[in-house]
Amino acid sequence: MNIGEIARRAGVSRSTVSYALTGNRPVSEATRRRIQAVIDELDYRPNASARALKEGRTRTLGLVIPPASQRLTDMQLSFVATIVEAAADADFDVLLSPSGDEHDRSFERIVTGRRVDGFILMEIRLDDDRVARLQQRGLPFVTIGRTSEAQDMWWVDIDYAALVSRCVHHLADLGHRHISLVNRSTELVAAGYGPGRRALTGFTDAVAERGIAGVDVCCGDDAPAGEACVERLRTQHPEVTALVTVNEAALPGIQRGLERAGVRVPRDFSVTGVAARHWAEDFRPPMTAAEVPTHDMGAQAVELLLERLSTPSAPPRHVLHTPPVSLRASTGPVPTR
Amino acid sequence: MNIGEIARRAGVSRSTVSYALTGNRPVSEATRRRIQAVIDELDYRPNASARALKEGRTRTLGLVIPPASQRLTDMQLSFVATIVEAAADADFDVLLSPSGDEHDRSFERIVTGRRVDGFILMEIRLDDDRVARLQQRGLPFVTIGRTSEAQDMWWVDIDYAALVSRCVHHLADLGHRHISLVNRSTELVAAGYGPGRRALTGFTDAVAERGIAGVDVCCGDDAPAGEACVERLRTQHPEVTALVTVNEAALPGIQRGLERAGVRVPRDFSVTGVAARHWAEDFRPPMTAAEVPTHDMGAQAVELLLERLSTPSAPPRHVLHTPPVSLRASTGPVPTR
DNA sequence: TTGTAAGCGTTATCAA
DNA sequence: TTGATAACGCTTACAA
Repeated sequence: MNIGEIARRAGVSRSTVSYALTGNRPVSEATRRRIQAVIDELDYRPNASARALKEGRTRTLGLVIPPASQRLTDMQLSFVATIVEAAADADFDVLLSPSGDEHDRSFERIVTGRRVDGFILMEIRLDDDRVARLQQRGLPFVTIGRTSEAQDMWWVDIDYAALVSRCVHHLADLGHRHISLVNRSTELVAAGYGPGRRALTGFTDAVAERGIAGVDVCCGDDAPAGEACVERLRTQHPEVTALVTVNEAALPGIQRGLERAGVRVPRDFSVTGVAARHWAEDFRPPMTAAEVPTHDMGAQAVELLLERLSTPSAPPRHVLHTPPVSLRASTGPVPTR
Repeated sequence: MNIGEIARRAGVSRSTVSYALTGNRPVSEATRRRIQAVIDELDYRPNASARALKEGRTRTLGLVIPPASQRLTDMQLSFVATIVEAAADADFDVLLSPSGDEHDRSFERIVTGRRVDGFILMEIRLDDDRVARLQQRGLPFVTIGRTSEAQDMWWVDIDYAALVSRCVHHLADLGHRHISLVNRSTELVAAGYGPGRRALTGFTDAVAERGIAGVDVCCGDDAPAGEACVERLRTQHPEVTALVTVNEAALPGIQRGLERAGVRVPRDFSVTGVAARHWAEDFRPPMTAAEVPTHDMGAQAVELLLERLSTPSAPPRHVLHTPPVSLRASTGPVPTR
């Protein structure tokens, strides 16, 4: 069933049906109703491919997701879910593209086949070749996270450096003189993954500023890695009395590691960092932490992209979030020896 | 840039380029190479919308994901990721559709706009209106999970009843006479969510078969709910010495609840059930559990759907997984009073 | 207020 | 082995 069929049954021309559908030209109330009746009866909806071909746009957003091998984190998942919902609210669909070298073909197909009007990229590296690819193709995109040349690009990000710095200052104010940063995995940091790099910068700077000792360690994105990490920390750096983490997936392991070592939080040891709200609240005791507003960020990414699509000449916009550190129960004064 | 441009530059007709591209008609090696050179030079790829319009198929699969409001579980996330990758391997893209009443429009748009060749549905209810909708529209689909009329449909599922039953038998063999089932949330079970319902059936039957006492409780999909659930269980049913759970997201809470009550696992209390491998391994002590093979299931769902697409007349196929219960350290003999 | 007709970029039929 | 041409279903000038 197509627009011609509707036109025939309603006794009008195809163009009239089209105009009634899009509202791009006034249609008399009488014919509009007649057409609508037929449409309702047959449950007709225009063919998306034909419309896309004619209009030169697909009303579809591309979303590149991290590979399945490394389990998606809650944060990533939350981004995906909110992006899809925000897009749906604007009557846009979302086409998923797996990332990773083996799936380059998929990305290329979507980009060069003009299957989408624009892209949202997650898991951005400071130097990201997908970004370069999209720029070269001239396809509009918004990133969650930002590259090192963030000046004239569209993005939404968290100010990891500022957040980690705040956490360090908070701990320093409580008297801690030996603090550790539990970062993301060695591979991610080495690959130039923005949050990992910026967390490190913020940590190093803040620690220097306060004249205290900082030891930064990398940690895999799961519980066992967190546990091992705490163990290592306790033996190799027994002087450390507090940690700042940007690795939420390691939190359960960090907790277990501390428990197994018989370390009480916050009496013997303080824990703080950046994490999604439920991770912070599930920690025992509830964790003093800056909460990543994934929902807002996902929605904003969509909003920015839609703006960019509707106004191609618009100047680059970006949003840098610096959510407050919510005080809970996992940080306290440095223990007196 | 389009196929005409390629044809012009290669000095052939558009149809020849098309045939060289699709291989639907023999093309002389010489011209094929000449065309390929131009294509490589301009990095040309056929317009997906035009191809879809002409061919009547989009090379795209629709995937309906559960609403974001209730946080996606690891299992669901894992399905999404593996489905996207499996589809990419077959050169199919995946279009996401959020489910939930507010997003009906999105689902309808994708279905009636013929944006996809077929659908994969997750979070199936025993009586599911999206299934009914697709059947009515005649769109091919495969479900992860199955409705109550699973006879002549295409699906991949876990035999929750059998798995829970095995767990019960395992516990009964160890001497436990009072066992609890920690099910999914009250709302899900009430809504006729298959796994919840079938888990209950399997539990009730197995308990009856062994002539032991069973108490089934519902539990929200998060840690706090798990903790509250264990608390309730300890006060209202102190006679219970073991639990079977199909609620992996509640596991951290269950663990914490038992710890807080000073209950040692497995000496005082046994824990078993169905969970993704990492949930089972992250439990302390590692949990005796049947592991949901999300990766296999996601890939199979795609495989079934592609088969159904390529052979519309093929008889319905389905795969019911009954993964073994992996013995770990969380189950032991019933404690002697 | 409505209709006619061209064209979006493909693929496939028919001819050569 | 290749080329011309008619669709696919839609939107939108241009006419009436």
